[in-house]
Amino acid sequence: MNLKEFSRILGLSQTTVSRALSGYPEVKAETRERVAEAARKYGYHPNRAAIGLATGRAGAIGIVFRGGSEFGPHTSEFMGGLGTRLEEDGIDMLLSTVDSREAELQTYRRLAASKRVDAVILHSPTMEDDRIAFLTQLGLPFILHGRTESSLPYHFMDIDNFGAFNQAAGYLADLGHSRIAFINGLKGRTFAEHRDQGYRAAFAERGLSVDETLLGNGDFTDEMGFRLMGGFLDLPERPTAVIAGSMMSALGAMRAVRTAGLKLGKDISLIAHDDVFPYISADNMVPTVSTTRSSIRAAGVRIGEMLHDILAGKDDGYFNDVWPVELVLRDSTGPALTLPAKAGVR
Amino acid sequence: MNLKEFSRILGLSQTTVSRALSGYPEVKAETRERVAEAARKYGYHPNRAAIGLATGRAGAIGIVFRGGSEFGPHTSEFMGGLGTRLEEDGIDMLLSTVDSREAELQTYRRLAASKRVDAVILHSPTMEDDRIAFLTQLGLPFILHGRTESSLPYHFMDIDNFGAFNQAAGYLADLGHSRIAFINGLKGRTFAEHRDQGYRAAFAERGLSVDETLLGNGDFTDEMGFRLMGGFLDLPERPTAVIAGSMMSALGAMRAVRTAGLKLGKDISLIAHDDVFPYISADNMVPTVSTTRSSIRAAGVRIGEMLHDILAGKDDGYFNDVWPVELVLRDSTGPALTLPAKAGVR
DNA sequence: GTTGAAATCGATAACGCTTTCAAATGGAGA
DNA sequence: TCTCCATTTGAAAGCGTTATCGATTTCAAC
Repeated sequence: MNLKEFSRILGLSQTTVSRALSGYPEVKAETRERVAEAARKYGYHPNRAAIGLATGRAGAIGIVFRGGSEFGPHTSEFMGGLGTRLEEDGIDMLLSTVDSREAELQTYRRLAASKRVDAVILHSPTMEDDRIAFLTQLGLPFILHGRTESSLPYHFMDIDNFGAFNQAAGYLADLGHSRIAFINGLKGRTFAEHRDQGYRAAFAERGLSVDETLLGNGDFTDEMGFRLMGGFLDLPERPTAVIAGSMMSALGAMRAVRTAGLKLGKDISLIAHDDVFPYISADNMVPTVSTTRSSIRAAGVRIGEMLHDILAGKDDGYFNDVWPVELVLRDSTGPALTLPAKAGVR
Repeated sequence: MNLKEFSRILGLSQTTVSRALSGYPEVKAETRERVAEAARKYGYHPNRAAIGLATGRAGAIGIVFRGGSEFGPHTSEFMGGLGTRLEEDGIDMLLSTVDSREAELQTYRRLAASKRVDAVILHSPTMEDDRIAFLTQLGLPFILHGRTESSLPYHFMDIDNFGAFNQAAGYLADLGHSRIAFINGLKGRTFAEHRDQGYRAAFAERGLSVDETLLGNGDFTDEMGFRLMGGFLDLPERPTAVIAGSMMSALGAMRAVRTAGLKLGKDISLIAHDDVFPYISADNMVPTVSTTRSSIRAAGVRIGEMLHDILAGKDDGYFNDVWPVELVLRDSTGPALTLPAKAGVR
C-alpha cells in the first residue's frame, strides 16, 4: 500500500493525506482524524526511503562500536535509555561495528555521504580525540557521551568524574585512610584521566602524597578487578581502602579481598562507581557497597533529548552537560583501623 | 555529491557508473576500476534512501528490545557477533526499544510497512510465541535466536539447552549428588523450559526423583543468584550441588555459599552455564567454575550468516541450527561429601 | 446576493538512484 | 570494405514521498 492508493481510498489527494499524516496545520482537524484512522485501519505507513529521499532526512542516528567487544554492559544500559527516548520521536538507532579507528572514521564518512543517519553518537573518548575534528569537518552532527580536549566546540554530555572520585578519595582519606588503592578504567580514556585527577586532587588538598604503586588501570571486568586488587594486597604495605571504577571491577576486588582472608568494610574499605545496572546492585552485595552513583541509562535518555533538539534545529549554541555524581555510603566503608607505615593501634 | 554529478566528472553516464559500483558484469573491468577509484577519491557513496526507493531493499535488519532492560550483557555479546558478520555485507542493524509485547508487534508492522528493514531478528522466545505467526502472516522475513513451539516452519538458531543441562545434572548425579539445586532462567522462556526438561531427564534416567523445592527461576542477575541460593541453603536438607543458568547468577550463588560459610567445590559443587563474556571468565573465579559453555557471540555470527543467505534469496527450506554445548570441568565440582537425608559424615 | 480573505485542497516537480530498452562501439569474418 | 554479433554505454522511466504553488471552497461581513 502506498500513498497513491491510500489517498485514492480516502478520496483525497496525496498532498492532503501526506500533510494530514505529518501534522501540517493547513488540513482540517476532521480530515486529519479521518486520515489517521484510515491509516490505522489499513496499516498504512509511508515508505521511509521515499520520505528520506524527499526530505533529505534519514530519521535515524548512528552509533559505531569498535571491535564489537566494546559492546559491554555499559553500552547496553546507555542504549536502553537512548532508545526509549528516541522512540518517542520515531527515530531509529543504526548500529555499526568496526575493527579499527580508521574504519570507524570511514564508517562515519559512509553514513554521512549515503545519508543513512542524521547524526551520530560518539562514546569512549580519549583525551585527544580526532573524531571531533573529523566530524566537524564532515558536517555530520554528533553528540559525545563523555568529553575530550578540543579547541572546537561540540555537543557533549558527561558526568563529573573528577568530582566523583575526588569525593570518594576525600571521604576515605577523612576516615583516616592514607593508602587508598585505585582500580581505574582504561588508560587514555577521558573519564579515567578525570577520575585520576580527582583522586590526586583529594590527596593534594589534604597534603597527602600519592603512592603510584596503588594505582592500576584496566578494563571494567571482574578479572581485572581481581588481578589488580590481588597485586595491591601483596604489596609490603597493603592498602586499607580501594576505589573501583565500576561494579564489575569491584566484584573482582571484593573477591581478592576475601581470598586474602580480609574483611570488607573493616580491614579494607571499598567505594565503587555504580553506573546503575539493573542486574548488579550495590545494595545486594555483602557487605553493601558504598558507591559514587550515576545512572548511565539516564545519560542515554538525556542524550536522546539533546538529539531531538538538535535535529529539530533548536540548538542555539552547544549542549555541554556535566552531571554531578552522588556519593552513597553503605557498609563497605569504615575508618582506617590499621595505620600503615607505623604500626597502627586500635 | 550525487550520482549525476559524479558521473559527469567521470565523463560516463549514470547508468554505467551505477553498474560499475554495483558490480554488474556488463561494464568493462578497466571502467569499473576507474569508477571505483574515483568513488574513493571523491568520497562518493550512493544515497541510501534513493537506492532503497529504487530497489525496494532497505539494506538493514531490525532488532526490537522490550523494556530496554532486555538489553543486557547477553544481548550485547550477541549483537557484537552479529554486527561483525553483517558489516561484511554492508547491512546495518536497526534497533528499536518498546515497552510492551503489543508495541513490539506494532513495531514490526511499522518496520515492514515503511520498508525500513529487510528482515528482523527475534530473541527471548517463550514456548508459545505469537511472533512467529504474526511475522509469517506479515511476510517479514525473520530468524529466531532460540526456539519455540510452532506448527509453522521458520528459521532459527539455538543451542542444545536440554543436552547441556542434562549433561550437567547427570554429571553431578554421577558424582553422588542427589540434592542438586537449579537456578534457572525466567519461567516461560523456551531455553529455561528446555533446561528444566534436561535437568529432570537426567534425574529420571537415573531413577532419582526431583525435589521441586530445589528449583528456582529468575532473571540472570547476581542478586537473583544470591537470593535463590540463600533460600536453598536455608532448607532443612540443603543441596550439595547447584546448577546456575548464567555466570551472573553463579556469581550470586557463590556469594551465598561463602556467606553461609561453606566451601565451593567441596561442600557445594557448582556448574554454571557460560555464554562466554569477555569480562567474566569461569577460569578466573575462585575456585574455577565448571561450565556448560557456548559462545553467544558465535551465535550472533552464525545468525548473520543465515541472514546473508536469506536476503540473497538462497534459502531453500529453513535454517534450523541447534548447537551442541560443551561441558567444561574445573574446580567447582567434586564428589558429594555429605550425603543428605541421613546425617552425612565428613 | 456579493465579495474578499481565510481556510483547504490538489497537480506537479523534485529527490537520487536502478533498470529497461535502445543505441553505439568494436572486432571478427566475409 | 562491409556486415553482423558481442560488448559496452546511454536516455529515460519509474520508485513513493514531500513541497511549491496555484486553485477551489467556505464563510463572515456587507
